[in-house]
Amino acid sequence: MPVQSNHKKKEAITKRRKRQIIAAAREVFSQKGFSEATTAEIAQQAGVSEGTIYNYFESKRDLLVSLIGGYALDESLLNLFKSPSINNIESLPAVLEDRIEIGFENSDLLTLLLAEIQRTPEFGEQYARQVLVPGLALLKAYLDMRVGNGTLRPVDTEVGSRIIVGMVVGLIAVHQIEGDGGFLSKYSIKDLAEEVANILTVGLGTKK
Amino acid sequence: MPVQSNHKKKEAITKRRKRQIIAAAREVFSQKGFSEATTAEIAQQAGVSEGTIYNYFESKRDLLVSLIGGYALDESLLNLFKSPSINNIESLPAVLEDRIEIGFENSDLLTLLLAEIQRTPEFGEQYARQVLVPGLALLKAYLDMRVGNGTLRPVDTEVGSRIIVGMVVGLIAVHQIEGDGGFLSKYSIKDLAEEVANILTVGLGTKK
Amino acid sequence: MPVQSNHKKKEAITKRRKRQIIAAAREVFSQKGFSEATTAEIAQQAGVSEGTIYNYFESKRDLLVSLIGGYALDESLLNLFKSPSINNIESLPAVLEDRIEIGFENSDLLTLLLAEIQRTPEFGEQYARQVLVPGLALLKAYLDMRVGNGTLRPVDTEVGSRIIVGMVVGLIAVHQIEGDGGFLSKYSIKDLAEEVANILTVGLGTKK
Amino acid sequence: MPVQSNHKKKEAITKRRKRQIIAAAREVFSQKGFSEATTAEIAQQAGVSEGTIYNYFESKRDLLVSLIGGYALDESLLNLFKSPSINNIESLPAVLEDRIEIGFENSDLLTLLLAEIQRTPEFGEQYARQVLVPGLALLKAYLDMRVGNGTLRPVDTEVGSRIIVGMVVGLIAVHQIEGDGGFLSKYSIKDLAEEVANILTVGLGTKK
DNA sequence: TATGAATGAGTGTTCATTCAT
DNA sequence: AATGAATGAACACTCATTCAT
Repeated sequence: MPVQSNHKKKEAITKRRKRQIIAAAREVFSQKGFSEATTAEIAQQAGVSEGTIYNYFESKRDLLVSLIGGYALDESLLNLFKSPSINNIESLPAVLEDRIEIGFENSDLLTLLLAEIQRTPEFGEQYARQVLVPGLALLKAYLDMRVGNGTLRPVDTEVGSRIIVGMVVGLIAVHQIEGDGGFLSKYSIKDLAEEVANILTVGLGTKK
Repeated sequence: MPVQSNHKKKEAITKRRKRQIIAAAREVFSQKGFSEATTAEIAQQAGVSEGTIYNYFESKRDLLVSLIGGYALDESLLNLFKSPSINNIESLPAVLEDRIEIGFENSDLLTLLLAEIQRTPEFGEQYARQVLVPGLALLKAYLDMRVGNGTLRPVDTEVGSRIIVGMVVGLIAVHQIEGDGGFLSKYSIKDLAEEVANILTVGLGTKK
Repeated sequence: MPVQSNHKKKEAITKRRKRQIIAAAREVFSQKGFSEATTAEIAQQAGVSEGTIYNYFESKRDLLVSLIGGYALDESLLNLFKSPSINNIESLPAVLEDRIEIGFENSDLLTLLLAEIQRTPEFGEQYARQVLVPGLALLKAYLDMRVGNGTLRPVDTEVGSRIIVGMVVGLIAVHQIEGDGGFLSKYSIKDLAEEVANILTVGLGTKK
Repeated sequence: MPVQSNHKKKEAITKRRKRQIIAAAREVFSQKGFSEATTAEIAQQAGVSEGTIYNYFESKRDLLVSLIGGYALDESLLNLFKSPSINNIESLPAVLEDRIEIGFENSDLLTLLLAEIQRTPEFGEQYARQVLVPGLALLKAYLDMRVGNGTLRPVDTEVGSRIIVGMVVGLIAVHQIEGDGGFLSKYSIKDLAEEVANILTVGLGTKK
């Protein structure tokens, strides 16, 4: 049995454990918020003991940092902005539909993020650097491309990309405030995306 | 000196004290979030003792409820949606400018609200009922009016109003994530509102 | 108008107020115990403000001391031992009936007393000196008299008096433990006194 | 090493810890009463930290309930009534001596019990059901037996048993009020029991 | 490496006491 | 003299973190 393999296996196990704990933390943090969440609950959710958490993370806060910094985001919210499909020439509704769907599914994480950014501005910087700005860049590239081929007006795509992302984020927020009984719940994601895309492309105004 | 005056004066003092404490709570809650905030800090910020808080509010949570339910909102976030000026025939940029400005100024409270709604859905219902839905109705009325006089296309104004509000809220969120050094900070509120209004009215698409 | 009268009147008012507050304190203390009782509740029960209590008593504890030391006891528990009627040549049942009745009526105060004596032995000493010992002396005198005239056996009346008092106190305690649904509740005070007196005079044993 | 042994050992440790804390609580509660006692003091007395108490008991009150409901009573006050020796044909003085001795040794607990019963009648019901009534039944059985074999008069043994228990409890109360310098302290338990038994059997009255 | 009992600092809340009116 | 708002010390309870097994 090679020694390295043993080492690698160990590393792999460590990584899996970390993921397992972070997944549990994400669940609990996004439901209760950082400070209302208890390590006991995270441990239970992860199926490990409280002590084990501290074998993999320095502190509860470190767990939050790791959570926001990477693991969980890689697989969900990150895609809110950074979708591979964005490189294809897609119709705007399809792009929006993806983003709205992902956003709605991860609204709890988004709120957690917003709340914690307010308390720890570094989180915002980190998140902006790692996720938001690259995501916006991709969206901007998409818009630039469509402006280039003449299917969009020559607007400020820097603002435009932020408006699109903001709109998605904002709809999520409104949805969250109104609750499951609210107006937006009556719409299917698809229809909502279409309506938004329609307004975005054609505008509210009457064509002169 | 009339007797009633005494009673009224007392009542007035009580009201002022409540406001004073709520103002302090708003400050602390929105900086640290509800559970990280301590009553000691709120008391200090309000310039009273901890015990005094409990002469006016049943619990820390009651303080939050009062904060969200009324006082503070009346004077700030409420106006995000419920502006009297909306009844006038105004240009969309002017309407948006107001809303964006108010929203940016109160972004901390908005985040607090979103975070707490997630933990206490009743807050969302209460806020939706008291503030959001009436606000959306006003906005919808404005849109309906403009659709009526032919200055806007006949879009679904129910969705439209939510898109506008969502856009404002979303831009606040993006701004918050990017921080004060972010792209949106470079724009004046006025210019931002104009750009948004422009996109909203004319749309991103090329006129055929 | 004589000055002294004014002074006296003032003194009388003071005394009445004190009594009023002590009566309220007795009510609340005996229901909740000293430390669970709040000055707010005592004030409300007395129909005065909290501040007023402190115009008449130095502290909550002082109120307890005053309560135990005198006022309230004069009119109730004191009589458990110190009855004027004891000087008459009465039948034992009649004497016991009085004592049992008074004791049952004031069982809450007795418990308060016992509980507080444990924490503040001086209370015990004070109470013993002022109430119990004189009371026992009277009872002993009564027993001595009956021993003297041959209607009782020549027992140790020092112990005998304590046994009688103890029996009454103990029956109160048992009654309190068993609650209102307990066995002793089914007995009338009169019948209970008779039974006790019967056992006390004749004894449980068979006459040889 | 068997696995079960490990589990059992843990359980044993838990039980010991509970006992240790309850013993400390008994000490502190009976000295200061329930509400004046602090968890800090109980923890110190038990030689553990405050937090540890809450690993074994839900609340301070739960600690009191556990104390009254079981552990401590099993080994002390319970025996005030429920002695195995009572089944033997013993002389009344011997029976009384046991009871008086146990009672005097646990007078602090008795007072605690009486005080808390007043505030929490369920305690009384629980105690009556679990301890007092069975104890009285045993005593009654003993009296019935002696009535049956003609060594006692045919009195109401239901009342009689309560009178005996009451007498013991009452003597404890009188002793507690008079303090260690009081009259009863001069008597040995043995002599006191004899005197009481004497009065109980023969009565105070002159044999006609 | 995993555990979970032990820890003790920290916090919301109560309430006796004070004092300006 | 009477009030009751203000105070702040005190306390029950929680929970992140440690460490012996």
